[in-house]
Amino acid sequence: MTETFKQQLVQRITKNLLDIQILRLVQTQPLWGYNIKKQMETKFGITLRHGALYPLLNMLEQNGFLTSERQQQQGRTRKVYTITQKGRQYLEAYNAIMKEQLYK
Amino acid sequence: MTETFKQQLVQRITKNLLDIQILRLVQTQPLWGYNIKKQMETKFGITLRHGALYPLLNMLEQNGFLTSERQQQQGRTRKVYTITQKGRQYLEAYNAIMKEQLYK
DNA sequence: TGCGATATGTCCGAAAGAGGACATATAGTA
DNA sequence: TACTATATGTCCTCTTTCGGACATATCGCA
Repeated sequence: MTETFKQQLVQRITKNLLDIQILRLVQTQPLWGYNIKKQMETKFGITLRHGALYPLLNMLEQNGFLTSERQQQQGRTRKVYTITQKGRQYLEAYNAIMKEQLYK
Repeated sequence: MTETFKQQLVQRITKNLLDIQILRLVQTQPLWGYNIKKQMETKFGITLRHGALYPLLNMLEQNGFLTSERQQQQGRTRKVYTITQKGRQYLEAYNAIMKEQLYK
């Protein structure tokens, strides 16, 4: 039962706090949209619509949480995102809340 | 900056995971809707619409996360909610995710 | 050459959610 | 007696979000 709840909750959190989950992934290493989508599927079993993901990534860059750089990879263009200082601060705030939720 | 982010995030989390924050409050002691509303204001600085809160509480009871009992208090009727086993399991699942978010 | 995978983007109708009004009842206080 | 606080509930409109389609381009493989 708790396992089912967990999977349910992971989906809710990913849906509602998707920007944070993206920042968490990009924090470890620079990533591009398609890769993020694939990692979400393999790591969390969650299918992201690319029609939702790409506009969100652009928004996160516009708001200064990410920066991007276009890279050519075998003819295909990747838009590789790196987390900014502001993005890291946002994650720090998130982690602080997580701690409070656990130990208060 | 991080402080502003934190307040922003608390509001987002409360909005999107309101049922969980309610379960967290009721877990410590049985509570009624109006009291939950007041505690959210004083503890987290968040104003809940009662037009959103009461239907949610009824939904949580319907789905077996809470049980309620009507109590008379100086002529006024309070609907006091208690968390169920299922409600506790849901919170356990939530806490498990919080831990993973912090330490993975 | 046609298909699936990689890669990024927009757009629109439907469904869900938010905000605020309407509704009712009691207690206490000015 | 009128107003504020306590207490719970519904309803309707507006806004936001969601799911899926449309769009384009390259690469590798059968």
